[in-house]
Amino acid sequence: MNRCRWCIPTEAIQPDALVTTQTPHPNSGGEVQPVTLADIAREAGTSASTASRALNGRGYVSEAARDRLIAVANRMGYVPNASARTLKQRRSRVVGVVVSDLGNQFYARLAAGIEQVLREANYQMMVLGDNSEPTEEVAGARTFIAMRAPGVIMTPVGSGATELLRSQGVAVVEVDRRLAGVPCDAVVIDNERGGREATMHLAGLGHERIALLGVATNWTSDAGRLQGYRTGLRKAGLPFDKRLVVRIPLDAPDTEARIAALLDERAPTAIFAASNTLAEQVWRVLRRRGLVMPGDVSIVGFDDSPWMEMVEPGITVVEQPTLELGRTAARLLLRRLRGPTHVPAVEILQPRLVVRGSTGPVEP
Amino acid sequence: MNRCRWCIPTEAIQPDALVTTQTPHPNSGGEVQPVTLADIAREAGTSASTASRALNGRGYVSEAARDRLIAVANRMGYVPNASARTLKQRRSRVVGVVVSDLGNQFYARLAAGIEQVLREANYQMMVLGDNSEPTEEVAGARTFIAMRAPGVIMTPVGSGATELLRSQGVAVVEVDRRLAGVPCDAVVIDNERGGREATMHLAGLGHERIALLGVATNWTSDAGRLQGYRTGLRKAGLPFDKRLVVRIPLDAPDTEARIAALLDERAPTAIFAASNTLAEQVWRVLRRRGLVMPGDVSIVGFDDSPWMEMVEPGITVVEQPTLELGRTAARLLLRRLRGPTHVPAVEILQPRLVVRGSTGPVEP
DNA sequence: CTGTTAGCGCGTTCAG
DNA sequence: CTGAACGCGCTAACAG
Repeated sequence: MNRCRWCIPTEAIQPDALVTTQTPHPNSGGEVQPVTLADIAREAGTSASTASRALNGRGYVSEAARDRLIAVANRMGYVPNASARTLKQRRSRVVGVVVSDLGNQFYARLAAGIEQVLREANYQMMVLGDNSEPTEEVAGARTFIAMRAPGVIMTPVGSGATELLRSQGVAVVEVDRRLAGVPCDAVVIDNERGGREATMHLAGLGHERIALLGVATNWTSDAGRLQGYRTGLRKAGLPFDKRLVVRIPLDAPDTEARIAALLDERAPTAIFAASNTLAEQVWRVLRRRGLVMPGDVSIVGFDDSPWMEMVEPGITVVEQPTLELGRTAARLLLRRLRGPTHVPAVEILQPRLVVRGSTGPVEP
Repeated sequence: MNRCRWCIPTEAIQPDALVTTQTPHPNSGGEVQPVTLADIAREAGTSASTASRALNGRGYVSEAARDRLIAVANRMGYVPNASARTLKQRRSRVVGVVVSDLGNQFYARLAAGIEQVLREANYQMMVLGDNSEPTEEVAGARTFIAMRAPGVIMTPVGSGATELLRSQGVAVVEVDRRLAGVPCDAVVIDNERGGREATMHLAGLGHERIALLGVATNWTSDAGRLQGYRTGLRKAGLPFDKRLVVRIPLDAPDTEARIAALLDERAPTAIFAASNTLAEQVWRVLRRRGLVMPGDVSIVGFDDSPWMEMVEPGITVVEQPTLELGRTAARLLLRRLRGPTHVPAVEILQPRLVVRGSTGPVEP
């Protein structure tokens, strides 16, 4: 392993005076010509092909030639041109990731998990956000097609992107929810179970008026949580009352008003908020109104966030293995990139109920 | 609403047969040939050059030809090959961003700000994290050189990456702190002022034993905050006592122990925690010890975070215009990419003290 | 083991 | 206004 080949690039750097006189300022028109394979071949007195073989260790090269080539490459600060390589191989080393909301910790952690395993496999990751807009999602897909990404991992908001990608031979892994009309790998949480456990926990504390606050999407994640809520109620012998179910569009400007209305009109003694953002908004409404948890109303969230453990009382939550979700998605993708055709795999990860102070027995 | 369409994940999966007969599976060897400029030219009965001119609107093309070409391109789902284009133009549309910690909200918002203005200018952004390791930072720089990124925005941890980039003609903007030995654009916060205001706020409340909790780095940001702390003390007529200054390395495993030691040995009545992570750790130590804010000790943080406003009491903090920091950095970069040589610009943005409940008069 | 040849897909000459 | 030719930098065949 020539692990130190690139370790001290700095030593080649010129001091200030030299820099400004020798190298033109970036983008000043006086272009700096990057060193190319041909350059180092010429310098070492070989052909470009030999240089190529030496530098990426494929094919036969004599010890002597290789050492010399590597030395020269080092000395000249050679950096292979990724575009040229991609053009030639018709496939880049960049895996695309498109998520709904770059600002949401959930997606950030997801991406972190993906990046972790991708990096080990020597792939790069490029993340794009689509603001939950199918249009932007398709634009992202197009970007990755243009870059000749071998695969894309996404939290889908529409099926168009996946289909486009697949039609161009790009491997796709859907994560967190499934939406594609075409078969592809996926990794999701057992949302049904999460919703059920949350609901049964509340029912077990004696709550009978348990509201569900959900996101109004066609996502499987929401459908699953709602499903779990219903199952939970049934198992607890409680009736399902659709007036206790409020589903709010992602970007609704009147979210807090709707929550307030739920509180006023339905007087739930407990609320299951099926996303981290909704949980936060419920929490804010309660605080503003001076309602205390769990005395006035119990709260269960879905998807743990740092603040949930820091506030007083802490928020009871269905925790997801977010990092692992990302890791698994990446592993699925890598398998698909390496192996030949497998039948599409769907992995289901288990959530876990974390009980904190925001839930308690119903008060008479 | 077809909410149940996917509720039982497995049921939607197509049997293998369909998959393999209809669409070739990605990476199955049965390659899907992406449509190329030549393809659409042939289809439209023109040459590739004409197609190129028509599709990106440069050079003369007859109305008729252009319309036809565009129609064909649309119909065939043409996506230009970014690698080929980059290879030809010797410059890609991807701007690199490298930050210290992808998981930290501060850097996430920074990136969001950058992305915002880059996108308007029709550039893509690729973010890399370097875990505050100079080695990884240089690796990131190398990645962007390989991709022929026209520019890179970074929160530097060492000077090597910037110098490498600059030596290859890549424009660099340093953001949040300055480190390069070579001249380059930069945009930073007025950390000195932030530190000063935090300290004077505390002093104004009657505190005399004000501790500074800082990050042990060579970053200008930390130096500035420390500087501001000293100035603040001086202006308040308080002596500087170095024993009240604790500087903790970024990844120190014993951070909390050090904080505890500070509390035990120096009994400060107020602490200025000069980063969002340090503020969180101080907060945790206080909570674990049952100390109350601001009665037992007052706290001021640096860099606002959502939890700081949610906990009780809220944390007084020096807030930074993080999004704007990113936006400005991107604007600086764009200017550099477009314009010819300017002298390097350094923009300084102002922080703002947000007073909440964690600071109060010193208790006798 | 090595060099020569060819071509990935595109944009940019330069003749027509 | 259009097409033919060329080359960006790299790697895969194929001779030698």
